[in-house]
Amino acid sequence: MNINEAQRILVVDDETQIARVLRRGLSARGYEVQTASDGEEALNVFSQWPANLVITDLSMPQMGGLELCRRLRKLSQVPIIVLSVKGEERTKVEALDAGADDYITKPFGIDELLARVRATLRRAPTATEREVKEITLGDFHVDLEARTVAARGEEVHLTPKEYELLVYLIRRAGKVLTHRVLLGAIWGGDYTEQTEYLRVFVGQLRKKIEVDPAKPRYILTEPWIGYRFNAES
Amino acid sequence: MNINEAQRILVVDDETQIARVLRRGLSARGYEVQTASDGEEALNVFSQWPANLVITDLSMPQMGGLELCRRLRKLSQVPIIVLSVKGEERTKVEALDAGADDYITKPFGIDELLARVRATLRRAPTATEREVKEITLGDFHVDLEARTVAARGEEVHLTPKEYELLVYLIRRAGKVLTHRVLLGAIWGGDYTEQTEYLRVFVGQLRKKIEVDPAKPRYILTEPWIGYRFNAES
DNA sequence: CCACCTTTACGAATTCTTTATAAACCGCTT
DNA sequence: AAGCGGTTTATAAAGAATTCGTAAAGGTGG
Repeated sequence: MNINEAQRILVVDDETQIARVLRRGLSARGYEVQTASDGEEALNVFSQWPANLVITDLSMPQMGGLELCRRLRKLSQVPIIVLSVKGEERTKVEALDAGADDYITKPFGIDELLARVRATLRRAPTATEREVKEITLGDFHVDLEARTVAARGEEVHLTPKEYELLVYLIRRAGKVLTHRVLLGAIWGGDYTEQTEYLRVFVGQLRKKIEVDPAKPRYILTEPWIGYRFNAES
Repeated sequence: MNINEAQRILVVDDETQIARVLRRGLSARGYEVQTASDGEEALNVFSQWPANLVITDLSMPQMGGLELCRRLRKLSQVPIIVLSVKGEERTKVEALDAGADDYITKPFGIDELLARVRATLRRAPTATEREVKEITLGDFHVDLEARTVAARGEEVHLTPKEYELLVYLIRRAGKVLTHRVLLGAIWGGDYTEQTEYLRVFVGQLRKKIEVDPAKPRYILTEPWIGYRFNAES
């Protein structure tokens, strides 16, 4: 799949059993893998060996996955996938708030993990905000200069908040965006609890851009967490 | 990369650490670099040493990046790249309103910055509007030398401000132009809040150029944002 | 005096916010 | 596996806030 250089993945988990399974599964697919057993160690490894993707457990001795996310985000935009177990819902959302890209709930199959890894790595270069004149993504085209949006070739008229929200989603397509993050980005830091705003505006956006607003293909709901823009399919 | 003379870049940031990193990275690529630690100083340097590009942080003592953008725009069309911290979406928009050409969110890699610098400099010469004597667009014909406008073949008499406004709209047909931008362009930077002027003049223009002023086909309203000139249909 | 710009005023239109209700979802018990 | 509270989500629609369109009065300079 890859060319000259293999993608580097840093796996962070204190359970050596799991770490070993992941290392094997990922190495077999041609990824270069390093492991660390807590956040502290992960940061050290990362500074020496800048990975293209970090997969981290949440509960660990020394420094947990949540703190690791925060620290990593100060250094880099490296994609992060969080592993969580049932009952860590709160921490999971906090990790996503802190900038994690996606999550997987234990127990999971190696195939599911590999799929997430591929998806996350695929959009990594696109995810960061670059060339800011226009964005084409799947069925959508956004002209940032003209402030126009076209879905499947047809221009749709959006109100200011609808436009801001959609552009924010599209720019981070594939990434899980928490309610808090979205509200903070569009309405500002004082409205991070007003999830009802989001529901209303997501609903309006779906009415305008989805083929069947009742069965959304683009703006997907992540129950209890937030939303995610889906470019594929 | 460059020919005889190196491109001059002015870096404005109060964090000397960052300023130093930028200076090093840019110098290594053959750019000539000067630094300033706030807007005040930047203006001084700029008047003595007209840079081809200005890179400025937003939050600084004395004079912030926002004000610097406004002041620079009164002096020159020099391209400006703004550095902002994650989550300052609002300020970013203000900076672009104030005339910034691009923005980068901290933290960023030096490669990303260099890419933006190249892109911005590449656009720069094109940005200066070409010498054009007349414009034909859809049902409209503008003779810039004679200062006359014809709609659907018939000449319409416009007052100076009406003329300026219409030409500004036509030149940027298809783009949504914010109230702020339009007011700044026609009335100057001190009137960017007087949206009532716009309402009046757009109304007068519509009466003169629209077939049915109550249902505008050319000058379209983008509620809460501004106006847009529609060339098609 | 005339053309133009500025300012004011208010109903109409649009968007944003808030509320209400039904539907969907989760974990839990039976 | 089915049923059942407790949440969360989807949707419509009322209410509030802001802006837009328009006419007209007031001001300015030649």
